[in-house]
Amino acid sequence: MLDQSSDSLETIFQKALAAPKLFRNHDALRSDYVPDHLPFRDDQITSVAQVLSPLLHSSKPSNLLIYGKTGTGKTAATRHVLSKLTTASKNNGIQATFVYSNVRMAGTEYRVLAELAAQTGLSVPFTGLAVSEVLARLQGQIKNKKLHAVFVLDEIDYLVKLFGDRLLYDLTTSSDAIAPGFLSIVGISNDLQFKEELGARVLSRLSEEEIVFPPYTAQELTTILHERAKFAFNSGAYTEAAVNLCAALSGSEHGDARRAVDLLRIAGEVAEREGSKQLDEKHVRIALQKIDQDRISDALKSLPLHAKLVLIAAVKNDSSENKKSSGTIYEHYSGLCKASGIEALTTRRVSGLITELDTLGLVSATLVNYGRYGRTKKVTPQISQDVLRQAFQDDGVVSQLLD
DNA sequence: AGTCCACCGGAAAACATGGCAA
DNA sequence: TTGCCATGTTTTCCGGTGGACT
Repeated sequence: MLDQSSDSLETIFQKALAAPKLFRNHDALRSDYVPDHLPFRDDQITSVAQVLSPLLHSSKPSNLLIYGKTGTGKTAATRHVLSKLTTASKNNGIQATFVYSNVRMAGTEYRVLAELAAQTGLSVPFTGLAVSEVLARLQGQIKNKKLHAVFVLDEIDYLVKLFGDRLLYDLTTSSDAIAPGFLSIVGISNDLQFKEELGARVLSRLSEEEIVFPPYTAQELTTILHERAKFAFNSGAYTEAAVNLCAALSGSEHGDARRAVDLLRIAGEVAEREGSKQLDEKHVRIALQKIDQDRISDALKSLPLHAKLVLIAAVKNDSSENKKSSGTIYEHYSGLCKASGIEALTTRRVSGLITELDTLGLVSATLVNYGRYGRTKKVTPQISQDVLRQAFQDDGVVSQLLD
């Protein structure tokens, strides 16, 4: 990186222009891309289509639950069917409304409802209303516009885990409130155990139909990846071995196609930036590292202020061996706060922040006992001071503290 | 056998912020 | 304007806890 800093922008652009183009269709490797053809998913696609097809006769389809681990094509297959259904209903003059929301992205019940409402053409404020109020308005909208709606709730297990099944209950039992419109729910879950967290009534309503997406086998994954590569890259722009390696490295044990595709895309970008004519195994390995680094650096940058301070307190070792107890970290931390004129948080909160850093993998914290001398979390930083400095260099207040 | 350290971590309440509705 | 709501962060309160030490 640094040794290129002498290059003027001109030469960088020149290089980019002169470099052979590897990608023919870059978008085909983006994670939200829905390919025309989903290999090895014909059965599932047919099933989904069958469940939803009553829409074309203007009657209410059954609610549907779709299961499968991450990267097994649930979302892609569902969206695929939805887009076909949209065109089919348009062509035949049937009105149907398809609404998609990823619950985890949305984050809260309220935002899920707001997102759903927005897609039915009803705008609700970003905040300020009671959840029940938004629900009532959404139901009103379905009723008044006589919508034939299908709500797809992706990562529905997340919703239930955090907020319980109340919202699902309300949505599945509202048919009276929304007649003559109707509403079917398609729930997509990564978690096969998810049903156990549902109340019996919601469960029976929601899982009128179920479809399971099995993980891809290593063989299938390789085939899929080759197909995508053929579509995304120019011919001769990649080696077979590189694609095989992507499949092997990223997904074969979980059958996770998304990760494999991501890896392939990043490897392609690496190769293109390098100006090489062909994507090969070397680039895949670099990409694998890069994904890791980016993940860490993103995590660091998006940390709230006090979490950053705590992390600095944990990493910045006065060379006295880098394991620290939460007590000493707190001392360091409050020192840092005083130095920069920030009010320090309580020990309880800092303890919580340490736990959060631990789940992010930025530090590792283990509970240790010293009997008579109490017990603490021993905190070992998982990243070096240099990495911190890199990530925080744009953050004036924080970066000063690292010197 | 019992004490007691030095902290953990759950629960609930408080606070802050942003925003609606009437 | 006042009152209510959602959401996220932090504080307060407090009941643990494993084992070295007495």
